[in-house]
Amino acid sequence: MLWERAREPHAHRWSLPGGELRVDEDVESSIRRQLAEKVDVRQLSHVEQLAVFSAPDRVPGPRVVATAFLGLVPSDVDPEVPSDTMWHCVDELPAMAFDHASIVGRARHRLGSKLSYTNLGFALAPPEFTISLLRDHYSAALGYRVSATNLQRVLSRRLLLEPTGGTAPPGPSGGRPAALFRFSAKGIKVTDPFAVLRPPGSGRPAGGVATP
Amino acid sequence: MLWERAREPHAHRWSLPGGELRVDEDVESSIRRQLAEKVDVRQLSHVEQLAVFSAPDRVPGPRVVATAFLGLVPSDVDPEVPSDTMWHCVDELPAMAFDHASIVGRARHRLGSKLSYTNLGFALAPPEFTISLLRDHYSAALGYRVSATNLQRVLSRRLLLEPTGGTAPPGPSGGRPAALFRFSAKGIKVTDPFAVLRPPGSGRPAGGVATP
DNA sequence: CCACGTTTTCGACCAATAGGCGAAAACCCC
DNA sequence: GGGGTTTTCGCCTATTGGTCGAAAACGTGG
Repeated sequence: MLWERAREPHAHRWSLPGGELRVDEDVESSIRRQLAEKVDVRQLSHVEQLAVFSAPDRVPGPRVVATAFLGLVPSDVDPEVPSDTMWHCVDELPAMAFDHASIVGRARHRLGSKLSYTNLGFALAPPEFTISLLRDHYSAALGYRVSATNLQRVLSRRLLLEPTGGTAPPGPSGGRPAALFRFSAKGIKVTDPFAVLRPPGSGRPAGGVATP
Repeated sequence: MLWERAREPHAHRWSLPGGELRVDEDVESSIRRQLAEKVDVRQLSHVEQLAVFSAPDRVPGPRVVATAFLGLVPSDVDPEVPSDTMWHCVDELPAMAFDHASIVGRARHRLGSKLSYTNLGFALAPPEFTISLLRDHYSAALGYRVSATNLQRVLSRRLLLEPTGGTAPPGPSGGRPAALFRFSAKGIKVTDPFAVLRPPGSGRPAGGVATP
């Protein structure tokens, strides 16, 4: 989500939403406030620090240090945004202001990486979803095709999928109705990493380098 | 590595090395400068941003925002440090100033996580090392025992170990002399992550959720 | 100098996970 | 009801990680 700068420097170029840190808030509160106040985005399913961008000349004029965040919104919510703000496809980004293009690059890389070893994928989907929808999100974020069969099996083995019992109506071209699932938080927060190196006694025999 | 604060606030408590960001440097240059100037640590095998700590009351007095880093030094180098500075075992840390204890906690967590899906383990070891040494580093960083057999096989399969041909002399209690290895950087930087989700066409059939 | 303990190394075997494929199920439209 | 479409499920294979035990290579003490 980008908004078009009205003033110099870099007028008419697109930039990431953000703003100045107040003295009475931390950086996460700040970015949540900016998103809520300026573009009315409040239903963030995931927020995490990305990195600090601090090159002395990243912005013309006085030095500005930015703490960049990766924020995700479920694909079913479509927040009202002001007229100077627009959602863009990450594959077709316009010219961006300052170093914001590299920030987006870092965010994409981080999202792609974390999809494999965390539960972050669920932050992209609505509370109830079909495997096909989830696969489409994974494919979009990763940039290559993902098999629904495998995705379902892998996530099921990790005890992350819980069938709701309901089904989604098939599309206009027919097809078997898809089963609906929800994210099964068995004591695991959405953003927790899997135990890639299993701690002693946990139930993940394969995957990692450990020998408890 | 901590140094003991001489002045209030939090006098006599231990704190992480650091200092103020100058206007002509970015945060990584800054932390490298601080480490070089103040404690003469220059041979960092790995430096990465950890997180921004920005709670308004994290430091008494005027607001201070800190960008915390994780920095690693190979286990064979032992830099000269000033008299008020000391290396501490992470399992026996003294009372620390400000929020530095939580920073260390985050660093430990990050290191432990990244050991499994990156090559970061090599940043802990000297250029030539035995599997036992590497295992000890892994065990220390992870907090539980790691099998040398497994470690060698896993890293070998990932093409990260390259035998130097030499051997290390056995210890005072005898034993077969250990073979020496070096990190085999086949175009891969020490800190690069493994391809946990393999991009299409790469040679990593198992591990991950993808189906290219 | 030869048995003994020690440490490392290697091979064999097992368990668990991921990927591929095809068939069956359940739906639409004509 | 037949053909096309989409989802789901079950087999099979490949690769990885974990365990175990034996063999190799060393120092030491009798």
